[in-house]
Amino acid sequence: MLSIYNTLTRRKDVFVPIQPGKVRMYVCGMTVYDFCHLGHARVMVVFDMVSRWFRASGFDVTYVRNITDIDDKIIKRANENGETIDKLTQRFIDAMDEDSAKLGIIRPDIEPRATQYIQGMLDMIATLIEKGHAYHADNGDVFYSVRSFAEYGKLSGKSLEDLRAGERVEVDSFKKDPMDFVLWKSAKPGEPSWDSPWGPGRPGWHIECSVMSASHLGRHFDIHGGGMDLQFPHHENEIAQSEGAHGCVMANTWMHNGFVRVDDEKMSKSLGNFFTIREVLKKYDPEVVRFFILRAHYRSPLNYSDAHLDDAKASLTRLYTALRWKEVSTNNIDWNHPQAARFKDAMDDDFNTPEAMAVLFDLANELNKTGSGETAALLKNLGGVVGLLQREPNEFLQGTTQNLYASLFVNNNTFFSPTVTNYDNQKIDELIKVRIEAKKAKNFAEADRIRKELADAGIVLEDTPQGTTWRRA
RNA sequence: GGCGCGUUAGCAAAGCGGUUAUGCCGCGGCCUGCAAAGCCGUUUAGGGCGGUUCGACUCCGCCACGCGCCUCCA
Repeated sequence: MLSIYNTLTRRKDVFVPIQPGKVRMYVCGMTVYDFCHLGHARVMVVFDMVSRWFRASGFDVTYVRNITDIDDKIIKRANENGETIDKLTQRFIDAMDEDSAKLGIIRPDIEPRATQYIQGMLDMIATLIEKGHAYHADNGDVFYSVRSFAEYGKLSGKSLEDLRAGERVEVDSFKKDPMDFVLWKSAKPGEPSWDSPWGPGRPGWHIECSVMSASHLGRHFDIHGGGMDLQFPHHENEIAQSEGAHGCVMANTWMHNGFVRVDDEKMSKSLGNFFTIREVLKKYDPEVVRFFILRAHYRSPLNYSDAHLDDAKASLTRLYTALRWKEVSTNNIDWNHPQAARFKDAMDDDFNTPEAMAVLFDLANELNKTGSGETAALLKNLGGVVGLLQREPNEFLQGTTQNLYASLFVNNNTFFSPTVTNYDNQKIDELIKVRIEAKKAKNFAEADRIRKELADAGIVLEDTPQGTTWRRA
């Protein structure tokens, strides 16, 4: 039985799909005006893991993750760059797709773009006005009237009184209530706009998610996810809009992943302390980044630092080292196997990936002791359930993929710069041969010299019963 | 000010009212020409003060500290 922590109820609830065997999930995606940072990577990896686990558990999943392609910051950035909005957003959508592919993320089933749902938004806004949940203000904007929705605050646990008391922003005099939020912004000169019954303008941020989720998943669906910071006001407002317009519950389960932090502070654009995914991938293998994210629980804060990435790399190296030289068949997982059952229990307990990872390490230990093909297969296949350990071990250990990344450049942004070294695979193999001869001749000084030479270049030699092999440190 | 979350060994990070988490690092041993990898063993825990209990890191209360949301933010 799968339990999920539901922000709405503030506890773990047993997951019961609306339609048996079917999961409909909506996740708030990116606003595409810049490269994705590690915080975005976490959302993508976490909900990729969630959808993979649902599928591994036999569910038919429809996973929708939207793209916000119209927004104040997009307009501003396009103006700054002297670039059209279309060109700007497409550029960063392409970059996002590249980044997420590197991280082993399976594309969501549907990735709707806000600008393609304007009509739906106009319809929903009209419905909200009709039902008394929204009003056309004197400045031309259309606002949602929070007072009209009795349950406003049920997700974030905030009351309108508390919110007003803590009001820190200049109150917009056109609003009936300071907490009212905009559904339709009337266009200012030079801004992109769409025609509407309330004059030319563009949608507010929140309305797009209400429309896109209903378009693809229906008015009532299973899971709505996103980063913690979207809980309020974004998700609270989505609920007010959707439930106000449709008169039914929007989503049964609300999932929120924790932040990525730097020095114990939230990584964010506004703080300027962010690292883009591609920046991090210059130094670290993408699977290391994925593992780094999955070895923490999705709701916990995750501190980013090179030391932690190094640690994750060493850990993942242990798993791949165990799988080295093993013939592994990708048969189905026997969930009755004690370790597989433990893995399943962990995942079923609100996606406890740290515990699931511990299972992988226990299997690696068993594999190192027994060399059992069955254990190797279980290790690799369980890893595959969360999108790990699917490469040839030597591809990971010897970093041969670095050559592949080296060829990827995006808009003058170096995507991956492999350690510049004169030691390509051929050179390494040659030196290993020379060293083997030296060893045969008992010339250990020469053998050690070669090993030292390679070690200085970041190549670690290992003499095994199968012969001499190597990996990158 | 309001609401919420967290505090586990050198670092990272889980479960659990009593039985080895796990990984990295350190230390000792085995293996090795020597290493590396691996195996075996091992040192470091549960913010503070009370309470419940035969027994609490685990439940309850208070305090301290840290973080987040209340404004765009994954």
